[in-house]
Amino acid sequence: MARVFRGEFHQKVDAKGRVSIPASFRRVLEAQDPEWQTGKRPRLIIVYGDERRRHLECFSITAMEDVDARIAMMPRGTPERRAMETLVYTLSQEAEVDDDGRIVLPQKLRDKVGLEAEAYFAGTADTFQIWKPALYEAREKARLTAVLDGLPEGADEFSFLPDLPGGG
Amino acid sequence: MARVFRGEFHQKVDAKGRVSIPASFRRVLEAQDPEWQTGKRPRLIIVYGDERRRHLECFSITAMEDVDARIAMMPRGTPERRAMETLVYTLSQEAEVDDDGRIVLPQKLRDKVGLEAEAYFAGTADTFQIWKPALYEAREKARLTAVLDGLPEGADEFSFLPDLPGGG
DNA sequence: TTGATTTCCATGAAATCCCATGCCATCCCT
DNA sequence: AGGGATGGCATGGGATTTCATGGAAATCAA
Repeated sequence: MARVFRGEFHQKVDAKGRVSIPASFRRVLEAQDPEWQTGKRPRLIIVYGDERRRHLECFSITAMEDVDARIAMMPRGTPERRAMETLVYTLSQEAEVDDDGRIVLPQKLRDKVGLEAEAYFAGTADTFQIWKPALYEAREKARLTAVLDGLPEGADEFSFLPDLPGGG
Repeated sequence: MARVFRGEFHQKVDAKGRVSIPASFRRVLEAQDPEWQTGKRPRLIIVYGDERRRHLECFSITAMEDVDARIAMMPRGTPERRAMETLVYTLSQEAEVDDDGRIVLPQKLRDKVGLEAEAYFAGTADTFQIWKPALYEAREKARLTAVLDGLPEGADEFSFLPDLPGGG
């Protein structure tokens, strides 16, 4: 059914590090976990990366399988491939959504991305991201604004889209 | 069957945020949802965007697939592509037309575009828009007037249309 | 044992479902 | 042509379920 993570949400983070995964995201995780069945708990992969990454990137099982396959296509032993392997296999962890729809973010992860009492969830099609709200505001919104400010007066964002080959 | 959203409509917004989708728009949503079948509920994507966008832009499933494909053609990682991804995947939500022909617009969305007790629907071919009536009046009518005022005396709007390739 | 983690239960708010109404436009029968 | 009868459509209200969230109990680990 639902295949893409779409939308934005603000969720509470409690003292134990528990956060509710937005219900619509849970539906995607369930649909994209080959081993999931009704009543069971969907799994996901949380990539946290190194210091320069200021958010958590969350993959469904099938989205991660896709990444696995693409890494496997890279020439062995190159610095780029090794970097991807470190990011995806070392600086990451698996998680399970509990029966109340929550996951637990260990202190280490919360510290890393500055998470306190509130978390901002941003859907980005094949993954979703978890941010400290103020950081998202400062970084990503600014990035968006910078691009949109370049548009002529009255023009629409969708004018950035290229035409499809052969399409009108 | 029906493939374009055409026409304008005024609909009530109740206290729960429910709005009837004009019947002719529903026909289009049904026809443009590959998974839809009689008796089921057509889906749509509502893009609300950042602060400067003062209306909701509603896409049928196939119209959104078209957008997906065009985003996928943009060079990865460019500011423009990232902006489009944020706009389309983060600053948006999926919705389903219920059995009474309505969707629910959450408080967040109503606030964002200033919707109160009434909504103005404007068909725009492959999408339709939802506006606070007074805002539509002020913005879009002014935009139309600005363009038409540029026409020579007695000229018709249709003179803007280019010829078709190979056409007479 | 003690702190941390996981499971289970409770609650209020929001979203969803289900049924009812009034209004039109259309159909159909005589 | 008249006059129901019919059915889609826009709306409203109440009942029900889901969700997000907080806290207590139970389990695990060192």
